[in-house]
Amino acid sequence: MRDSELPAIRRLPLFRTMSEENFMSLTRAAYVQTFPPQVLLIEEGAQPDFLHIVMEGAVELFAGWHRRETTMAIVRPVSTFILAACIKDAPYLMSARTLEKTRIILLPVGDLNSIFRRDPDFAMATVEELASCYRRVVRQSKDLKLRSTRERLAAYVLRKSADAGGTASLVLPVEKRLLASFLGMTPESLSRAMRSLKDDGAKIDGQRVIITDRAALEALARPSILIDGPDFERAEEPDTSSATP
Amino acid sequence: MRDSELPAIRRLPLFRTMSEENFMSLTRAAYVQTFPPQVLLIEEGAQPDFLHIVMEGAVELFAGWHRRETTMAIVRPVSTFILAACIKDAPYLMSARTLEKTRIILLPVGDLNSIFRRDPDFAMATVEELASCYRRVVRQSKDLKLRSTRERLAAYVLRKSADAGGTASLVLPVEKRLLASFLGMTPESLSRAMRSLKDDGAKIDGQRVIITDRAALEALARPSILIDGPDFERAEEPDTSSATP
DNA sequence: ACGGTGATTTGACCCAGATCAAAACTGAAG
DNA sequence: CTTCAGTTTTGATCTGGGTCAAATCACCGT
Repeated sequence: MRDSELPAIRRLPLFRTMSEENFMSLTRAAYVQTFPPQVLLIEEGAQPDFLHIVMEGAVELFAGWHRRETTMAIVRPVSTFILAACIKDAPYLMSARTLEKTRIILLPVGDLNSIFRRDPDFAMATVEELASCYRRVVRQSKDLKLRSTRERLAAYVLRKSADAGGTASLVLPVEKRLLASFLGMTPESLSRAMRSLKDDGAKIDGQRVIITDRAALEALARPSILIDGPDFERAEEPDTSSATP
Repeated sequence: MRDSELPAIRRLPLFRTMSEENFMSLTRAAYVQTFPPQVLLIEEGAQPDFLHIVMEGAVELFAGWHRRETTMAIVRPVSTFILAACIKDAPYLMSARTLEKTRIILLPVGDLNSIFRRDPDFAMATVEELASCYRRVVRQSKDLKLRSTRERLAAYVLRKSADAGGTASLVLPVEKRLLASFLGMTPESLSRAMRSLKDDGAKIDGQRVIITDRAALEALARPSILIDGPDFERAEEPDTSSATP
């Protein structure tokens, strides 16, 4: 592994708080590999062997059932994936494949679990991480069950815009085919929904989306902090101003 | 709290492994309340105050968005809910209401977190619990995205049958209106889907479902361990028989 | 038993989104 | 530059489920 990569990993919430000693021993045991696009990294149903960390590129998490397939998440650097399966030592519920040339760090579950068992700070970080993962999926479920396809797409565009710092113009980070699957619709529906957003404040040009009327788009998407994030919410700071009951 | 309830709580995976001392101090700080049906226990967006444990009755977890509402889960005794929000001290993503007369134990988040921070066994159990919750929601998402309403209903019936020990006859544990919402369909659709299952090996009579042809029902639902559970999967036992490659 | 309220079912209709088919575009390999 | 394969768009059509409305049904409390 490149030493230059260690700080980026260390900065992840999952590893930030653990002891230096344990961090070193964990990363010393790690494997690193670079994969071309479209490589199957993980097959659902298999037993976990490594906690994966994406350093460069992108990974699709997807699930299949009887000829059908759906995209569950897209993982970009720097983040870990399939932590829950590793912790439970239970079969993967999702498959994973590279979308681009992708550099992955593999931490053997054995090392992970043994350190996890003796480093309380790491255990604590794991709890935080799993709680975040859980809440992310709950949000996705709500998005899926409560919004129509157009509303879902509009909300997605607003989220990405927010991620990019609130810019009006943004580039879709993935193929539309994938985005459609992630959003729970067909590519055809996505294409049409996207075009139909012109009347609601967003137009598309290739991979670029331009928000022409944020108010209108928000009127459609009705973004909610309880669905659309942000992912890392915290309790409100205590109000330091004078009492306002 | 009734002392007779303590063993049932203690038996929960979340509390089974913690020290007796911490368990006692946690439960000594607890409140107990019995609520009539249809009482709102938790409102989404609020800050967590207590970890809830259902001792008797049933609780619906649901989420709303702009006039729409959907059932996310139904919690039955003895189990905890909204652990993730408590751990992260982040706003509830779901609301909760009683469905029946329900007895709830409330553990103040303060006590929970302080014990959680000094009892490694409890921290470990929390990790397991959160990983389970996460995997449950991932399964639900897959169910929702990959199956049609009829398939989803068929799979639900098979799951409930399995829960009941594989019996052919079972009683729906909740109102159909709720079940419909949980399964992501309207009551009308549920009603029709249910009747249409007659051709696929299941018939309904009031709240009772009778599986008349399990093979046919399975052909429709195509149950998968990666969607339909069981919830508490474990790694395979090593095969002790002679090698069969 | 009687009314009343909400759950469930049934029927008629509709529509969002899927499917099927084909054209237009895009990009990588030679 | 051309070819080829995959993606995206467009058009036409279909249909799974939703919506609306009304009839039953089931379970209350009186």
